[in-house]
Amino acid sequence: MPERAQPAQEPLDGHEDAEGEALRARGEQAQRRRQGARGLEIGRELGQPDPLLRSRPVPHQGPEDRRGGGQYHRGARRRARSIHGGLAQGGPVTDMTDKQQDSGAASPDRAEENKLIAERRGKLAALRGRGGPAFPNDFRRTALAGQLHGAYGERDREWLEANPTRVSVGGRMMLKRSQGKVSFANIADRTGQIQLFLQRDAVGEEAYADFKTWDVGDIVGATGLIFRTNAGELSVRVESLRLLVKSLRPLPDKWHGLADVEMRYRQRYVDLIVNEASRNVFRTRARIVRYLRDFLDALDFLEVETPMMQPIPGGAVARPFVTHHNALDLDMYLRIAPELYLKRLVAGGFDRVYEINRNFRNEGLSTQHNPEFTMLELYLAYADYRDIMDWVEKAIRGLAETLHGSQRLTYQGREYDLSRPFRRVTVEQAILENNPDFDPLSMRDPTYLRKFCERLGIPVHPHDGPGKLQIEIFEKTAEHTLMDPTFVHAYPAEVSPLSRANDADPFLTDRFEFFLAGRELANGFSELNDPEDQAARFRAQVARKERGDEEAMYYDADYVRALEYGMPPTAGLGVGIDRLVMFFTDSPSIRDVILFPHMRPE
RNA sequence: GGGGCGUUAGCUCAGUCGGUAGAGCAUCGGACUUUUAAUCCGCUGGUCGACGGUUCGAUUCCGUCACGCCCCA
Repeated sequence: MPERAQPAQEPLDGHEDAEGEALRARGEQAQRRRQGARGLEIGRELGQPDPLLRSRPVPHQGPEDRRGGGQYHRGARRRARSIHGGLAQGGPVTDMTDKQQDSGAASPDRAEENKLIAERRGKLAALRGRGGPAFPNDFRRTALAGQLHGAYGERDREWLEANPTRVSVGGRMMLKRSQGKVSFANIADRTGQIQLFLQRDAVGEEAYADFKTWDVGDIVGATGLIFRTNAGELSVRVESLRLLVKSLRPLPDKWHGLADVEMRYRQRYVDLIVNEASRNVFRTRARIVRYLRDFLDALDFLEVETPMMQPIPGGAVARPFVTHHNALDLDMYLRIAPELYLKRLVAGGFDRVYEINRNFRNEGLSTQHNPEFTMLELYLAYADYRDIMDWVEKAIRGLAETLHGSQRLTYQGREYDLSRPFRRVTVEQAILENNPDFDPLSMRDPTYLRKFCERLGIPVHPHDGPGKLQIEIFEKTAEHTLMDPTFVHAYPAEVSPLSRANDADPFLTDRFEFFLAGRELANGFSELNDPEDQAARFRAQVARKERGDEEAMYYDADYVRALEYGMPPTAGLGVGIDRLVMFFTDSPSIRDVILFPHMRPE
């Protein structure tokens, strides 16, 4: 329901009130801004209310010529500029910017300029020549497209005529249909599109002529009454309109949209302007993260943030990115996982913690791997890996229900029924199921495993033990077959240096991985909280590293020290958020669910 | 790292068995006062990814490279 979309009995009545209200609001903003640069930034981030969410007594904002030039604006602009200047003063940031601009060699932008852009630059120049700001920021919306459709979508022409409602809408012009003395335009805001209806005789000859020079892609603001056209489309009968932003670059084809995947990833802004499906992927992504936060918050988890730059990269088996801290003259690593820090927190008494944030792994790219990706990691004390599996199952179902309203969904053309109990198999079972000729009695025989690997064409290292060899076989032959949701558990200790050993069978750990659509989505285990066992496992990793295994872990003495103070019995979980989003948005590539996926520079 | 495919107008795509290229949409000019990808008329618009080779002639054939996508390691 649009707060401001109240019937305006007398359009001109209350106009001054509206103006006064707007000015008062701006005065408050100005006051906040006077508290200094820091205050302004915080105000923008946190404090400044969205004008759309604040109710005002009258829906009408008044004609634009009353809004351009007041003291408030000049003052605000001056302050804003000085803030930018402050940020840009000296320092390496400025240097870098300058360098980038210089090395840009006669501005690469110009090179790709064409007639269409030149045309629009000409229009912008004409706009500047008129005086007044070419990019004004004093237009305010009173309604969004989606609100209007929601509130008036069911109303017929007669009702709308009997209840005149004046609104101001703003957005990017997506379609434009001019036919002589009347024109239609569709403008898009974050909630959808609404049609504008313009008549020359209603907006005036000059404004109408201006409008005709505007282009699809321009951002406009319009004020008028809600009505329904002859064809029945809910529209705004424009009384006044303004060009707010001249768009210099033409949008992709209005019908075919943007198909070039490279451009969709590199210029995501264009993709988002044009492709509703793409916008929806990222909305769904946000809903998924929100769901998980709600899920964990309801269980009294504490959300925390742990270092992204670590002196010792730990918590996973992966190659890290290296960076350098100048003041400390110290190499640091972008984290490959937050695990060891989160468990320090469990030792510290935060015995239900989670973090949703980026990890960085210096490895290849694929449809399932981006160098930076988002993980949910959580730890809870007094629980084991079976409890975690139950939670994963519950959360996956809850997500399906929340996002799709159903436990049955389709991913890449295949049906998934999440309502059935998720399958649980051990690593060794999974190997046997997918390798009929595998000798079950030789399951842990290094010589046999080595030969089997060689037969499969898996490169093996001389120091690989039976556990590592098992996992190689599992990954090669079984992983991609696990389409329906499956927990694979009982991972070898050899490849699980942070997992608790199984009480009955120390070859194994109490660890699982969760597979869906043939790929790993989550990894969880009962945590190894025996400091002496952990120290021994770290030593074994260091030995591997010394033998040339770049992915082996470092010895983290402080982490062992934390365990020596005592960490309660704990279970933990890591969930690959990007892959989860892929599944629930039916996206074939991880790049489809990351706003700015890693690409080689243009 | 290996293999396959792709790169042509702003966008979406054709095409040239080797003779320097087309369509739709967009742009530009014109007509049109209720359109829905508006319609109609007219005009523009290209280093055919880059470099090299073969050839009288290469966007087309060959090679190398760049970028992208897919598969494999």
